[in-house]
Amino acid sequence: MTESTEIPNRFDFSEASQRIYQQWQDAGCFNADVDAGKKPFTIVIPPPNVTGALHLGHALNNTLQDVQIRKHRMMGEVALWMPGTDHAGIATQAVVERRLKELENKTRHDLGREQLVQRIWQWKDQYETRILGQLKRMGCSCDWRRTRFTLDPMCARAVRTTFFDLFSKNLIYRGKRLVNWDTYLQTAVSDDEVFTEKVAGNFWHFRYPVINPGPGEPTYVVVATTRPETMLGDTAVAVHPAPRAALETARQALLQRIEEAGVKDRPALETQLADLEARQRDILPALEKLATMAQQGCMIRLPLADREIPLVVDEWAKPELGSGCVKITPAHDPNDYDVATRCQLPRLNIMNPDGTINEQGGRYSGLSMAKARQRVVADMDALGLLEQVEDREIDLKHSDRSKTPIEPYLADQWFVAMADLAQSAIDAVTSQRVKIYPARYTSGYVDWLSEKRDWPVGRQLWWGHQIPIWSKTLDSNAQARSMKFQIEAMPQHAIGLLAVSIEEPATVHVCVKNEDPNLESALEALGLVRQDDVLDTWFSSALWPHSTLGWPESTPELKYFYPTSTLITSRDIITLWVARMVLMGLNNIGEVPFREVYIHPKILDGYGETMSKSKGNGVDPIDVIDKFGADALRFGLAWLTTETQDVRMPVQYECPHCQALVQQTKENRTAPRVACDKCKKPFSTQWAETEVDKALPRAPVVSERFENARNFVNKLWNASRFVMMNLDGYAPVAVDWDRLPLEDQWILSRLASVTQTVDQELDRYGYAEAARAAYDFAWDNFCSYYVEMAKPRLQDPSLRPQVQRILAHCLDHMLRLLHPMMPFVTEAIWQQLGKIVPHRDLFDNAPAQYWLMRAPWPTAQTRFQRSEVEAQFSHFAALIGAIREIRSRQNLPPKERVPYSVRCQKDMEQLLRPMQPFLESMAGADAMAWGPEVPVPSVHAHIAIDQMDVYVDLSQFIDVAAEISRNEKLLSNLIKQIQGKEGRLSNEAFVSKAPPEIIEKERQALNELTAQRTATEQALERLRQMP
RNA sequence: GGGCGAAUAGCUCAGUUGGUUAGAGCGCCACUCUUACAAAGUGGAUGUCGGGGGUUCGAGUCCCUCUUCGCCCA
Repeated sequence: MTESTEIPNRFDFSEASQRIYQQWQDAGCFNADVDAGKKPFTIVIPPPNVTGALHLGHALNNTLQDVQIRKHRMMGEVALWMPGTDHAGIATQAVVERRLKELENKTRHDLGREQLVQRIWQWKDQYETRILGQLKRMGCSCDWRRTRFTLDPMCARAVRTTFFDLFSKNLIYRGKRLVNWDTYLQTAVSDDEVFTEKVAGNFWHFRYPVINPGPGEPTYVVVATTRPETMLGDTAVAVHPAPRAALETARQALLQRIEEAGVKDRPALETQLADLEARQRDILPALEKLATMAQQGCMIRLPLADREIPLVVDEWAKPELGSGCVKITPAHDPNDYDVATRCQLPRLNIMNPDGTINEQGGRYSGLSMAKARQRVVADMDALGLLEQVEDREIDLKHSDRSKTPIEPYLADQWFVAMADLAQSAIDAVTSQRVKIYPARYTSGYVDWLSEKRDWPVGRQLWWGHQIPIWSKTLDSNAQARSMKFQIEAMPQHAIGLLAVSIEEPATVHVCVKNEDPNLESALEALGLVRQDDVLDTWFSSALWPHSTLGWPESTPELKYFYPTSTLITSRDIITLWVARMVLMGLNNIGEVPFREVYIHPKILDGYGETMSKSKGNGVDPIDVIDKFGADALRFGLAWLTTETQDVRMPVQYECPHCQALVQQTKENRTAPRVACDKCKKPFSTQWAETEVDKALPRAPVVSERFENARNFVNKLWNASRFVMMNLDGYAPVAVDWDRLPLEDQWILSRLASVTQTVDQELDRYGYAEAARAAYDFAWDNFCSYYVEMAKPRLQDPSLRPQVQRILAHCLDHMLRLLHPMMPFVTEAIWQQLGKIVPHRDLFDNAPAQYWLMRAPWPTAQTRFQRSEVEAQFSHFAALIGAIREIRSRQNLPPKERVPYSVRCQKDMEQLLRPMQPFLESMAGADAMAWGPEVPVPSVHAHIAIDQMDVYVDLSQFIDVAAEISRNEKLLSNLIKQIQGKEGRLSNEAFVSKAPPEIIEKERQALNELTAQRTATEQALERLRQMP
C-alpha cells in the first residue's frame, strides 16, 4: 500500500503549478499546428492593453477561453489559442506622458516623436512581459510561439494593406468634423472614450445688442450659456421660427404627462406648467417679434468681438427654455454645428489644439479657455451686458484618457465610410453566420451598426500605425488634378502600389501600399508631406483574427484556422471591437472572423462598480493565485459565470503583519497606505509611490469568494489521495456487469449524467452550471457516498478488486471533466495515478495518456443512466439521513452504536437490506430486523419515510425532551402540508381543471402525509407518558 | 427620453416549458481532531421571492404597473 505520508494532505499548488506549467510547455502541449486530418478549434485572445497589468475581469475572460480551448483540445481537435497584446494608442501614450510629467516634469514635445515612441516601447515591453506572465500563472494554454502585438511588423502589414484597400475603394476620406478634443493629450477621442460627469457650474445670461432696431422692436436679445468664452466664436443668434405653436405643443405634452403622472411627481410638473403658461403670457410676444425680425434679416452686434452676426430662425432655439434665444457657436458645440449646417452659417474656430484661444479671439488670444472665461464674463459685466448669473449643475464631458474636460473642436479627420461595411456586419449576425450568446446582445450590435456613422479613424498621437498618406494642398483644383495625373503616371501606380485622391478643392492625397523609402522620397520631392496622425487602435484590433494568422499572405494557418470558432469577450466592446472585426473580416477575407461570440459577465466590486485600474478597485489575479492557487481562481470564476448576472465581489486587503482581512472601501481603495483594523500597523497598496510608503510591506488584495473553490480543490486532492492509497493490488479485472451492487450502478449512473451535463453546459457557455454539476458530483456523490461506501468493501478481499476498478474509473473521469476548469491539480493527480494504475478506464483497454491535458474528453456512458437505481439510492440516503438526525438530536457521541429495525414491504427489504453494512459504517446503526412484520422496540424513535417505518432503539440513550421536540416540529410541519393539500384537493376548481396526474400526485402525497401524521401523533403520545 | 439587465436567506448567487415543503456556497448554532480531507464531518436555524395589480385550479416563474440600482444609446 502507498504510505499516506507519501502524499501530503494539502495540495501544494505553488510548487505544482509552476512545475506542471513548465512541463506542459516543454512538451509542446500548447502548440497547435495545421493538421488536415483533424478539426481545427480556434480562439483569438482579446488582446489585453499593454497600458497596465491584468485584473480579475481579465482573469475571468481568459479563464473562460482556456476552459473551451482545453476541452476542445481533449476532444481531439487542433485547438489554437492565439495570444497577444494590444498597443492601445491613446491609453498607453497617456499613461507614459503622465509619468513623464510626474517624474521628469517634461512634455512629449520636450522629447520629440521618436524619443517618446521609444519610451512607450519600453513601457510596452515591461507590461507585455507582466501580462503574459499573469496569463501563464493562470494556466492559460496559449500557443506562445505565435504571440503577436498589434504594432508588430506582421500586424502592421495587415493594417497597411487594409488601409490601402479601403482608400483605393474610396472608403477613406478626410473631412472637417466636430470632434471631442482632449486638450491635454491634444488629440481627438471617440465618443466611446468620453465619460460624462456632473459638475457645479454657472449659467450666464448675456445681452447682445440689436443693430438698428425698428420702433417697438427689442434693443437687445438675451442668450444664456454655460461656456461664455465660446461667444468669441458665435456666428449667429437663433430664435424659434414659430414660438407660439411650439409653446402650445409643449404645454399640451405637459398636460398629458400631468394626467398620467403619479401623485408624487405631480407638483413638480404643475410648477413647470405654470412656468410655461407665464412664458406664453410674458415672453411670447417678444419671441414672435424676434422671429419676424430674423426672417427680415435682422443683425446683432456680437460684443467683445465686435462682429455683426445674423439673427436666424431654427427649431433648436427652444421657446420654453431660458430667454428663448440661443447663441450659435458652430465650431464649438455639436448642436450649433447642426444649426450652422441648416442655416449656412460660417464655422469659426477660436481654439488652438492646446486649448488656448487662437488669433480669432482677438485680445483674448493666448489665454486658456478657463482664463478667457473669466475675462469675458468680467468684460461683459463691465459693459453692462451681463444680465444674470445662475448656479447650475452641468453635464460635462471628460476624456476617459486624461480625465480632463473635453472641448468640442472643429478638426480635419480621417474617416472610414461605413454604409456598406456596416451592412455586411449586420447581415452576418442577422443571418446567424455569427451567433451571439446570450442572444439579447444582438439587438445592441445591430442597432449600433444600423446608424452607419462613418468611423473617425485618425488620432493625433505618436503611438500607433501612422496613416500611410502623403498630402499636398495646391492653389487650385486644376493644379491638384494636374498633380494627380503626374502621380498616376508613376510606375508604382500601374502595379497597384499607390492610390491618389483629391479632397476638394485642391488637396492631393496619396496612399502608399507598402513601406517603400524610394517612393516616399519621390513623393516628398514633389512637396507631399506624410500625415502625422496615427490610426485608431480599434483599426488594428479589427484585423486581429486574420492578421495574427498571417494575412495578407495566404498562409496555411489562415486557411486552416480561419474563421475562428468563438470569441469570448466583455459586453462593453461589442460595438467598438466585435462589430469592426466582423466587417473587416468580411472586407478582407470575405468570411466572418468567428462563428460564435460569447459575452461574459463583468466583475464588479462590493459597491457594484466595474473593476478598473483608475478607480483603484482592480484586483491582481496573482494575489488571488498566491493565496488560493490558480485552480481555485479559475474554478471560482467559472462558478460565478452565470448567464444574466454580473459578479459582485467585495474584496479585502490581507494585512501582511497579522493576516487579518481589511475590507476595501471607497475611502481606502486608492490610498497608498492603509492601517490594519486589527493590529493597527500600516501596510502599502498598489498606489504606493513614495519611498516611505513603498518600504512598507504590501498587502495583497483577495476575496473570500475563492475559499469555496480552494476547499473544493483540496477535497478533490484528498479524495484522490484516499483512492490512490487504496489501489494496492489493483488489477484491471473483468467487471460482472450483471451483478453490480446498487452503489456501483448508482455512481456509474451519476457519472454518466454529470459527464453529459458538463459537456453540454460548456458547449453552451453554461460555465456556472458545468462547475456546479461537477462540484456536486465530486463532493456529494463521490466523496460523501461512494468513497464512504467503498471503505468496508476495500477491507473485503473478495469485493476489493471491483470497487478498486470503479473508484479508479470514476476518479479518472472526474479528473478529465474537471481539467478544463482546474488544470493544475487534476494534472498533478493524473500523473500520480498514472504511475499506480495506467489501465483504469472501464471501457477502454488502452493505458491512460501521460498528459491529462492530452487525454480524451470523456463520453457519457448513457447506457448506465438508471433512474430507478437513483430512486432506490435516494431511499437509502433518506434512511441514513433520518438515523443521523436522531443521533444528532439525541446528542449521541459517534462511538455509540444504535440498533434499528425497518418495517417495509418485501421488495423494499430486498433492495435495502444489502445496504446494511453502510448504515453500520456511515450512521453507526446496527440492524435488528427487516420486513413487513418487525418487533417494535419498547423505547424508540420512529421515522416515517417513503414506504418505510424505521424504529431506532433508544432504550439505552433516550432523551425524551429532545425526542418530543423533534416530533412536535415534525408534526407541525406535517399539519401545515396536509392543510395545504386538503385545501387544494377540496377546491372544486382544482379537481375539475388540473391535469389528472397532478391531482393523483397530490392525493398520494396527502395519504402519505396523513399516515406520517398519525404515526407522529402516536409517538408523541407515547413519549409524553414516559417518566 | 429610449433600450437591456438586476432586485430571492446576514453576504454572494442558482432556481428549466407555471405543478409537492424555494436551493447552493460562505456566515451562524450544536456536536465531533471517526483510520482521504478541521480548507473536514454530522445535524440544525434562517426567506412577505422589491411593492401593487392581473391571468390561472395553481405564480419566485407569465402579463401590467410602480420603486430602487447598474449598463448602453441619444
